[in-house]
Amino acid sequence: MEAVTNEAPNFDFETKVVAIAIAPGEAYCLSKENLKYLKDALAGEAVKVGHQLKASLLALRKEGFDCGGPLFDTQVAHYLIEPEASHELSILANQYLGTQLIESYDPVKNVCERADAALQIKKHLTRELESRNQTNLMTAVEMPLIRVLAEMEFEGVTIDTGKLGDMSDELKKDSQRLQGEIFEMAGMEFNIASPKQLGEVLFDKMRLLDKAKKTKTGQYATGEDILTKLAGEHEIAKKILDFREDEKLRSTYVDVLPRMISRFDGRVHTDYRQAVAATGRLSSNNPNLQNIPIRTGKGKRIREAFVARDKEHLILSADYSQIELRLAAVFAKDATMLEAFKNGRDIHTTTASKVFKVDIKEVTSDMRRKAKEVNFGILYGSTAFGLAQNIGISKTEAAEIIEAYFKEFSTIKKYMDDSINFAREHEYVETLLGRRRYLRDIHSRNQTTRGFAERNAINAPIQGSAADIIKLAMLNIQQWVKQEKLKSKMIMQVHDELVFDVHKEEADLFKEHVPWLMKTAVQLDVTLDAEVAVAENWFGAHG
DNA sequence: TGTGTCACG
DNA sequence: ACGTACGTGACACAT
Ligand SMILES: [Mg+2]
Repeated sequence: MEAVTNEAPNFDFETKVVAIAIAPGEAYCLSKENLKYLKDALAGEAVKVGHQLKASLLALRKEGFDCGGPLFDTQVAHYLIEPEASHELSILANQYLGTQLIESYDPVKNVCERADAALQIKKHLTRELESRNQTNLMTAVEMPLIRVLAEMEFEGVTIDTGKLGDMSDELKKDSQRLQGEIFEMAGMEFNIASPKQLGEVLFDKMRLLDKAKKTKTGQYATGEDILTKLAGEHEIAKKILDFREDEKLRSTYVDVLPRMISRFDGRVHTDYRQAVAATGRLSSNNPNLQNIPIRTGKGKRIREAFVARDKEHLILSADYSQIELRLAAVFAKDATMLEAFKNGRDIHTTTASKVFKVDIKEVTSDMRRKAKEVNFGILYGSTAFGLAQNIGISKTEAAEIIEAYFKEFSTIKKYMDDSINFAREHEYVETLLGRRRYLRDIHSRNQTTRGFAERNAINAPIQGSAADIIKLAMLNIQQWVKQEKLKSKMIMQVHDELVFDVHKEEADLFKEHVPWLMKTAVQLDVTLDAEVAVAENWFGAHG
């Protein structure tokens, strides 16, 4: 089946027609006026097959129709089979059926063609999934998750536009002032937002650096890392950084989010993509709700504009603590790390104590900061160079730290080697639930290309298993909410965090039960931990 | 359309 | 000698 909508922005689309394929080569198309004749068939237990079913479920839901029965999404199925390939229906039809999708000017013919193709492709995808042992991942995780995501998207998020409106005025004023100051210091006017012009002003005209770093296209690099190093000596660099921050926040969030509010219900509705991220994570777009600022003072005010739907509700956020490092400890069976997590110790302080060979009590904040970067670097397969760049130390010092790390955490080193060797043997790596990432570049003779594949071999099982786990938690939480007929709604997922619009009467219950369901989503050699907080807005709902 | 940059986990 | 820590999406600019 497939529902077609118009292309209205935000959540303001309207359903046009729905096509139903019932046997190979036999499909019917109904206008929205006639959908009522499909009501029972849609609600029934027959498996619903389609490409991008979430979009169809939402289109039908807006017309007041609910879909029952199991789901089979051909796009998501192919994503499990070959995550980084194109999952376009036309390509799948060509690959599995040996046919070209007929592109007609008649939207009715097109949608019937697509519904028919999806129905026919299903058996091929089912066979492929079975051969990879991914049937359970498909039927027990990804397919039920479609309904959960559809419900979250349908529910939407409330934005305090008044707050953002105030910020927009302030940001405009601030960046206007900064622009004037930058022109003054540069002795000329130019477009600060043009990296090309900016680089020429800073490094040709003002000669702030003898050997300015260039990008791969030969322009001067003017990224945050470079400007931060200049900022101590040159006031203009600091001003440019401030200007950039203001413009980023204004142009990406403050001025955009209010325009994304739906006329339908006054809320913002993201679109979670379930077949994009190579590791198994979700992504979020239109708008992206997974990169809402939090790290800076101005950023935090944007997050404060994410509020509960009314006076009867609050925002609750629950997030996993160090889930990726816990998974690394589990995969490596690292006794030191497992012990630290078991005893609820601070993992970065523990790492610092081992790497810098001091007592836990002797760990300084600088040692902890460095150890934290080392722990992240490990998850990403970092080299000494990368670590040095990232914490602003010499490559020699970074190499020493890494050497000390692998001496203390030799099982982590072994995990990394094992993972790379697994990839060399199978040309893929896999997660806890059997999700794969193919790494055919692992045999590349180009060391840069091969290096990427090796780092992916280390990182993908960790990042992907964390994605598996939060998906399981989401399924369990939604099931619980439904079973208990609760009023509160899950409204966002941000990789290791779940956000809820909770009814005040249910706040304590959710505070108790949501973290519990997150921690118990899987049983591992380490306990998972989740923190939870409730507030009037999203920023407040963080520890 | 590609590039550089930067917001998040 | 070269490139160099994972995964995303969105914006402005330049072509
Ligand atoms: Mg966390």
